[in-house]
Amino acid sequence: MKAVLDVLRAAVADYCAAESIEFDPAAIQIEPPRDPKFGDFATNCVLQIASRAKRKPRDVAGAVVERVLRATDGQGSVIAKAEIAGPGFINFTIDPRVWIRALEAVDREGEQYGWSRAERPERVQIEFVSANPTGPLHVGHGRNAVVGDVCARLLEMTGHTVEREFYVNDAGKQIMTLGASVVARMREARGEAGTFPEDGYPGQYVKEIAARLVAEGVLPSDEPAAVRAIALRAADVLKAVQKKDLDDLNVRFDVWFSETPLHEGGAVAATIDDMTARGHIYDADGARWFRSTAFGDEKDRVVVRSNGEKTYFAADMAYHRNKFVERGFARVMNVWGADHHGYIPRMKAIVSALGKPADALEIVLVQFVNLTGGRMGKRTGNMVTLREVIDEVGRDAARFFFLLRSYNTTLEFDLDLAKRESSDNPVYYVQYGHARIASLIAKAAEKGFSPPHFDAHFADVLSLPEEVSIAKKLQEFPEVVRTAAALREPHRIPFYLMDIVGAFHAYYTKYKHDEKVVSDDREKTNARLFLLNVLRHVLANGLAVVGVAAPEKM
RNA sequence: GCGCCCGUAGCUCAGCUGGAUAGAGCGUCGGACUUCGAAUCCGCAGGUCGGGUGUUCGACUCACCCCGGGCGCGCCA
Repeated sequence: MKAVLDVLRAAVADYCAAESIEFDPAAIQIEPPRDPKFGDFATNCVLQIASRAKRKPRDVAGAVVERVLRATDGQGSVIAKAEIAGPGFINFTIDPRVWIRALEAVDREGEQYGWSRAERPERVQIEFVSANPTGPLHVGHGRNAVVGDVCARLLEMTGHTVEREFYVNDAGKQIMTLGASVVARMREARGEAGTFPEDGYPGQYVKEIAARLVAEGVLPSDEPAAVRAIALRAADVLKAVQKKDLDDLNVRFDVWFSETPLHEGGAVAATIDDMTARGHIYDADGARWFRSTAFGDEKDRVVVRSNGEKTYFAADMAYHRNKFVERGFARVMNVWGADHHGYIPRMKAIVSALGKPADALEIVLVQFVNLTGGRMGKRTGNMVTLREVIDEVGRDAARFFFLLRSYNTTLEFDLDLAKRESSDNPVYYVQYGHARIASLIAKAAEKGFSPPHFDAHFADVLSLPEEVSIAKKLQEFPEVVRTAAALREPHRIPFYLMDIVGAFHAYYTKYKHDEKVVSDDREKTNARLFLLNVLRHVLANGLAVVGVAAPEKM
């Protein structure tokens, strides 16, 4: 690829010098064309030069191609063909053996293939899920969890240091509402009179927790301190349930950050003082306001209400000061449900007020999930618990399906499809590809073959177009990972896996009679085992990034 | 009313941050196992890329305006 680029740049530089056109050869890029029939690489640089110099594109292209061909006339060039196409593209076809030779690195890097070093490594904190400890997780949290988790894995894979955090809102009014709900259910369980709070949590789980507390001899009470103590007991139980759900989804956190200490330790008050000293907070109408409009928000936000209570937003301010200042993260990511998008400007305002660039806080907004099929009929995701989905379709299918759409589009989650064990189901399709290769290798072992490491002469043996095509795709993997990480778009990984595994299935079926992988031809058998073994590693690495198993057998 | 996301084949979605004749899968229909895994593969059909202006050599992609769907606009958390 670099060899092609060098030749092209030299040719363009020569042409531009001869025609006295100003153009920086460094700006020239080559990329794989959309359609493989256009060759291995294409460049559109001629179109840019021609439009700037007011020449006809095809004339310019002709002159450049002539120079490229002259430069590659001798032996030893990887460029097999250079031709003009369409409105003025230059397409390059390279010697197919180059793609096979490049597998040397894929083989050598093994489990590390796809990992890379960042140009500027960062210490990134990513906060996700952060569900209130007032109930079980629902499907929306599941999507949030997997998107956040895979973003974290992708960042680690590209050389960043990542800390995963779950923020526990255990200080606000909703925790007292939980407490009041439990107290009411405790009275019911004891056969006492009482009414259930209007805004209470109606779930069955509240009754179960109440029953447990009653059994332990805890007495219901309306004393705020008692209600809070009961609430915290309930929250602990619910937190454990959430943790178990996440664990079963293969999602784990480094830090469970509780809101309460921010209040009790004085961080919220200190943050308000600090912001006041910097002139970002003012008094009006008996309340204290954060001047977020100074940083682009549409209105200022209350941090202390006129009744003296600090708002949830005040705690958020302290929490993000903790992230950026106390803990010194240069980059902070928050994964939120789409319904929170209105909070972005005020959160960015906090960051700006702390003297950090607003870009240092990234918000990933995950759209909603609609469930279809299964036992649930059609329902929106926040009615169905994550637990039900994991139990019904399994961890691997759940994770894969959550990643199957870009997170800024609503996800239609088909439970029937996710359960199906056939190629309709993308997760089985990919896993089956991995298992099928493992099985082939096992079969070969029975005949005394084991997958070899790279050998240069494979380039002469692996000459079927499908083999070259698979080799090419294998080399895209690190770039796919880097792009997915840089754009925070985890869905690119499953799409890549489906693409390359499809190429394998097609290759396998097409040649299963005439050009078998394991045959009497030792050279071909070894070369093909090498190719498939490398492919298996890439599939395993790709499945590992998305946290899905790569089975040997299914 | 204002703001964010979405609108691409009958359905579900990609489209590499401006490139060539817009791609998959599912579904329909028709094919392929005496042989390394048929949990697979091959083929046919299917499109005014929601509509319109503009920028550009070139627009699914960028800008603006409409239309349609989802979500949000508290001294709630």
